[in-house]
Amino acid sequence: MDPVQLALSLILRGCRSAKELEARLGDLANQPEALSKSCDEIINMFASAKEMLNNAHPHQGSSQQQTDTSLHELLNYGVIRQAMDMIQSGRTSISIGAEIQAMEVSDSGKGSSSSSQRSHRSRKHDQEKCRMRVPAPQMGNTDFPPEDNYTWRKYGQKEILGSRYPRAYYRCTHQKMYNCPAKKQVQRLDNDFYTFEVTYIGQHTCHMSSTAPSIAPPPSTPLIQDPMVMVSQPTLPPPTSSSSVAPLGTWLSMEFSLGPGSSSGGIGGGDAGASSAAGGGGASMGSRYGRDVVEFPAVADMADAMFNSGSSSSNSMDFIFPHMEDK
DNA sequence: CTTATTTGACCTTA
DNA sequence: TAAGGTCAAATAAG
Repeated sequence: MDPVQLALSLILRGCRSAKELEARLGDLANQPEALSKSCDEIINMFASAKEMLNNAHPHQGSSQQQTDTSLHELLNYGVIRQAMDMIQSGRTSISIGAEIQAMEVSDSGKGSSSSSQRSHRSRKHDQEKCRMRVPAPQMGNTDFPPEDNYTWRKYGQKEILGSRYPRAYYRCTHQKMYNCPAKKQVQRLDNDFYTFEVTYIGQHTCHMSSTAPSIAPPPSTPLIQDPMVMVSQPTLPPPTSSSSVAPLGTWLSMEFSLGPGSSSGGIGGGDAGASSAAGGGGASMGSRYGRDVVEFPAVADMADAMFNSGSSSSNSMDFIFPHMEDK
């Protein structure tokens, strides 16, 4: 079995254990040892999973990588972002499934775009495209495109026929410096203002340069092949946003629905997103000068942090998203 | 000053 | 020819 799959099962088990622990919290309240033991078990599961994920970085093939990339990003950032949104908004039910509502990989594209305009531009027929849907933050500034691990520079925006919202075009900030061909297009869904459809085109090469910014390593492994993890949520949450309860949301709910403070007065709302992009526009405000590195912890880290953070509400987020505050 | 965003014009493709 | 994708000048922002 694929190490990643193993890691996934571990994560799942960790989630379940956490949930069980949640249910038994009352009973264990006066048994610190048992509590501690349970915590350790959970932590170990996530730690092991993390280990596996870290070790599972085979050099990916070409076509598979796009999928892997998306999945990885999805898991790392989509879920984390959702979780963070939940924390900040106090919301307890989320729809992770929505994030993978429609995801596809294709290697020929119709919007194959134009080739060479003023200079030689390689044909993009063979460019890989990967489309996915990611939820916008439900509160605060919902204008900015979803954050992923890379720094993007906006180079165009266009009204699209038949679409209510314009499509924004981004390319990798390091396109010039590292000749990185990665691009992405971001557009809101017609029928769901709170969901972006993000199309990734091309792969990042900037991380391969030794001098290049040390973004997270190229996601390589299909993190979400286990149907239990993602697909179990039948997706398609109701129109607007609040929606079915994802497993993660369930087991995290305890943490997230904590007291009043957890709505995070400070970082709240717009700020979180501001690091990613300012309203209406860019995708990379946080990295205006392009060199700062934002490294998101893996999910395991997040869970780890959460479980270690002693239900201390927003503080844990400082650990998880340290960069969020430096705004 | 440097870097990012905006936006109309231009180019390619279907 | 229309639509979509990209360029690049103007502008904004740190």
